[in-house]
Amino acid sequence: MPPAARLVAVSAAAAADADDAPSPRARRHRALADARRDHILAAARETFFALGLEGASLREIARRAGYTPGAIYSYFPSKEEIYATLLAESLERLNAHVAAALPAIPDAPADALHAGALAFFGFYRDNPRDLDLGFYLFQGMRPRGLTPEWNERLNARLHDALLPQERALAALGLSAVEALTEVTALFAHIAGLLLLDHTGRIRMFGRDADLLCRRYLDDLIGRATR
Amino acid sequence: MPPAARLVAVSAAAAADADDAPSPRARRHRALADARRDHILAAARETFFALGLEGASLREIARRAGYTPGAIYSYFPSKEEIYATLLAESLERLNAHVAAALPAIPDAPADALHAGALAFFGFYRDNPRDLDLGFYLFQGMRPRGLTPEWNERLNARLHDALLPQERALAALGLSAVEALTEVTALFAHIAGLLLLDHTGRIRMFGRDADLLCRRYLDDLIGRATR
Amino acid sequence: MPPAARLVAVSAAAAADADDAPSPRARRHRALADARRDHILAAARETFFALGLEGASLREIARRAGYTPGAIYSYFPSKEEIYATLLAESLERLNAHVAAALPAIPDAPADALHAGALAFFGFYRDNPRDLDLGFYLFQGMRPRGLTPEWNERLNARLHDALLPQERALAALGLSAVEALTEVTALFAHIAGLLLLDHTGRIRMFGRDADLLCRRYLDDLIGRATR
Amino acid sequence: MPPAARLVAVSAAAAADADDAPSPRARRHRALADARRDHILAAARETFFALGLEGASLREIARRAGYTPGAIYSYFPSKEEIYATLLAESLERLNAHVAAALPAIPDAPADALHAGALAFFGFYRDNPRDLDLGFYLFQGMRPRGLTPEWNERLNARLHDALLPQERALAALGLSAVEALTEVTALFAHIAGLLLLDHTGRIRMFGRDADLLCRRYLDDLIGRATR
DNA sequence: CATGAATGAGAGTTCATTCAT
DNA sequence: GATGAATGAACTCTCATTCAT
Repeated sequence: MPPAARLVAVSAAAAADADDAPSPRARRHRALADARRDHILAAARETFFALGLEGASLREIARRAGYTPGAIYSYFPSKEEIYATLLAESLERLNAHVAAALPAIPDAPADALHAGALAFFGFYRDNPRDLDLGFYLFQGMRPRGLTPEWNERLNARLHDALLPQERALAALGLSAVEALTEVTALFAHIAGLLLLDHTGRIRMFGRDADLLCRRYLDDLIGRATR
Repeated sequence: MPPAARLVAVSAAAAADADDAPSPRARRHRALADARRDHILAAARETFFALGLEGASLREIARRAGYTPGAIYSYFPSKEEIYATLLAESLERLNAHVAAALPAIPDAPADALHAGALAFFGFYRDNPRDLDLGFYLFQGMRPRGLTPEWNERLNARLHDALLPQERALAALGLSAVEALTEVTALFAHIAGLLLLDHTGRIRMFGRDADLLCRRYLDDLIGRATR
Repeated sequence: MPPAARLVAVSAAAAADADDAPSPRARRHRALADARRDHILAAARETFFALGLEGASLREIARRAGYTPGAIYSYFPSKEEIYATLLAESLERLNAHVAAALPAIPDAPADALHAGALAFFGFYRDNPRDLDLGFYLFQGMRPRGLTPEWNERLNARLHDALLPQERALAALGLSAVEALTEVTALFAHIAGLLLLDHTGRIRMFGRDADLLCRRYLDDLIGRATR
Repeated sequence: MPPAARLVAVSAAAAADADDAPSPRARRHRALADARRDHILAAARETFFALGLEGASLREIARRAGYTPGAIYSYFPSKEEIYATLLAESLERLNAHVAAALPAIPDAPADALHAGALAFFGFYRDNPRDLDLGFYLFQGMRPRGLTPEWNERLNARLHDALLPQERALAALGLSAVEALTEVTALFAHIAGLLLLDHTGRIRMFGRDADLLCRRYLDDLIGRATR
C-alpha cells in the first residue's frame, strides 16, 4: 500500500470506530507508527524553527529525524502535508495559550477580552516561526496548496482561538453582529501589527507593536462598555 | 512615462547632468531599450502574478518575454533586481493613487484623512497582485532578500503614501507623536484587513473589509477631533 | 583494492574503529557503493583525458558514467573533490611505482637513487595523463583551486615519492641540507624534462628526455660521491 | 568581409609586398587600424595581468578597451588569437630581456652563458603572468589550440631566446651536439624551477628557485670548461 | 518499515560569438 | 568601424519524489 493510501485508510478507520475493534497486534503497530510519525514531526518542527521555511528541505528533516528521505513518505504523503500538520499543531498551541490566559472565573468580560486578545497577540509575537507557518500556508499556498479539508480544519481552529474574545464582547453587551464585527476588526488589527512587527516594517515608524495592541484594546473596551 | 522608467531616467539624468544633451540617435536607442526593459518587466509581473514568487523563475520570465534567459541580463543584473523594480513601480502607482484622492484644497483635514486612507486601502483591495508583490518582497523573500539600499528606498516610498494621512492627523490637532502613533495603527489596521480580505479569511467571519475600514476611520476621526 | 578506495576505506575504518564489525549486508552495500564511486571516477578520468579540465564538466562526466548530473552528488560533494580524488589516486600509483623500483636490500645508495629517480620520471613519461592531472590540479585549477586540506595532503604524497631519493643522497654522504637541495633540483629537472617531453617542445631541440634524465642522474651521483 | 578573412588578407598583402604600393589612403587606414588593434591588445594584456586567464573574458577586455564585445571581432577572429598575439609579444619581450643582459663584447662565453640564462630565468620569475600565458598556450591548448603556423612561430621565438646560451656553450669548447644537449637540459631545468616556484611547490622543499638556478649554472659552466 | 540509489526538472548566472543596423 | 541586442549552450548544484530491494 503506498503511503498516501495508508494515511487515508488510517483516518477512515478512525472515522469508522463503530467497526470491530482492532486486534492488539494492530494496536501495537498503530501506536508505534504514531510514535515514529511524531518523531518525524518533531524533527520537522526543529528543522523549520532552526532554518526557516526555505532551509527546511525534506532531506534535512529526514537527516534530523535519523531517517533517509524516502522513509518520510511512509508517514507523510508530501512535504506540504508535513507543514500543514505542523500548522495544525501550532494552532493547538495557540488555542491552549489563549485558554490558559483567560481568568478562571469569567465574571469580568473586559478582563477576559483583554487577556485573551493579548495572549493571541503575544503568542505570535513571541513565536515568529509560527507566524511564518501561518502566513505561508494560509496565504502563500503555492505548489498545490492545502486541500479544502485541511483549509477548513485549520481555519476552524484559528477561529476557535478568537471565540473567547467574541464571547467576552457579547458579555459586555454587544449584539451578536456587533461582537462579530469587533472581533473581526480586532483580528485584523492584531494581524496587521504582527505583520509590521515581524517584517521589521514597524521600525520605520519607530513605534512598538505591543503598545499599539494595548492601545487598541483599551479603545475597544471603552467602545464596548460605553 | 511609466513610474519605473521615470526612476531610471532620474538617476541617469543625475549621472549625466554635466554632459551635453544626448543625440537623437542615442535618445532613440535609449527609448527602445527602455521599451524592451518594460516589456521584460511586464512579463515578470505577469509571471509573478500567475505563478507566485516561487514559480517565477528567470527562465519562465524570459520565456514569457520571448527571450532567452541570458538576454534578460542585458536589462537587469539579477532576478532580485527585477522584483525590486516591480515593487518600486507598484509603490509609485500607490502614491499616485493616494495623491489623486486628496482634496485639492486641504482645508478639511478629516476629509483628507478619510480620502487618503481609503485610497490606500482601495488601491490594494482593487489590485490584489500589488498586495502580493508587497507581501512577498517585504516579508517573504527569504532567499536573498532585498539589498539594504532597495529596502530603504522601497520603505521610504511606502511611507510616503502614508504621509498625507499623518499630516492630516496633525492638522486635526494631534501632537507629532500622537499622529505618528495613529498613522502606524492605521497602517496596521489596513494591512490586517487587506490580509484577511485577500486570503479569504474574512469570509470566515462573514464581514466586509470595506465596511470595517470605514468604521475604523470614523472611530479614528472621532478620537482625533474629540 | 584500488588506491583511492583504500584511502577512503582507511578514513572510514578510523571513524568507526570503536564500533563492532559491519554486518555482511552493510559490507555488501559499501562494496557496491564503492564500485559505483569507482565507476564515476573512471568516467571522470576518461572525460578529463579526452577533453581536459575545461571540457570535463560534471554533466559530461555524468553522461559518460551513465548517470544524471544530480546522481554524482551522492558520491562526491563537488566537482573539485572528484578531481582531487583522481589526483590522490594518481599519486598513490606513483608512490607504488617508485617503491617497486627500489632495490630490496638498500646497500647501494647510488643504485637506489638512480632507480627511484628513473621510476619517478618513467611513471610520468609513460602515463602522460597523470602528468596532465598533476599539472592541471597543482598549477592550473584557478577557478577554485583545491582546498588547503587537499593541497597539503596531495603535496605530502608527492613529496613521499621523492623521499627515497633524498634518503639515498644522505646515505651517499650529503648533509641533510645538501640532500634536500639536490632532491629539489632533481625534482625540478625531471619536471622540466617531462614538460618539454609532454608538450613536444623537446623535439624542437632534437633531444631525448630519457637520455637527458640519465645524464643528469649520472652527474648528480658523480657530484654526490665525489 | 568577415574579420578572419580580412586578417588573412592583410598578412597576404604583407607577404606580397612586391605588389603595387598601397594608396596613401589605404596606408592611413591600415595605420589607424593597427593603432586600434594595439589598443585592444594593451587592454587585453592589462586585463589578463589583472585578472588572470580565467578572469579575462572578452567582455572585460572590450570594456577596458572602451569597446563593445562585438567590435573586438573586427581585429581578432577569436579570443584564442588574442592570447596567441599576447604570447608572441611576451616572447619578444623575453628575447629583448635576454639580449639586453648579454655582455656587449662577447669575449667571455662563461659570462654570457651565465647572464643569458639568468635573464631567461629572471624574466619569468619576475613576470609570472607571462609564464601563465606560456603554460596555457604551449601546453593547455584545449578548445582549438593554436594553428600550426602560430605554434611554429612561437616556438621559434622561444628557441631564439636560448640561442645565445647555446652559442656560449659552443664558444666554451663544446661540440655542436654537446652544446645542444646542454642547452636543452638547461631549458628543462629552468622550466622545472619556474614551475616549482610559480606553483608554490618549491616551498614544500624550503628551497629557493633563484639559488638553485645559480647552482645549476655554476655546475654547468664547471662541466663545460673542465 | 526502511534504505539508498537515482531521476528529472530546474535554479541563477556567464560566456564567446553572431549579425542587423 | 562599431554598436548593442541576442543567442544558445554551458556551468555547478539542489530538490522533492519514486521505487526496487
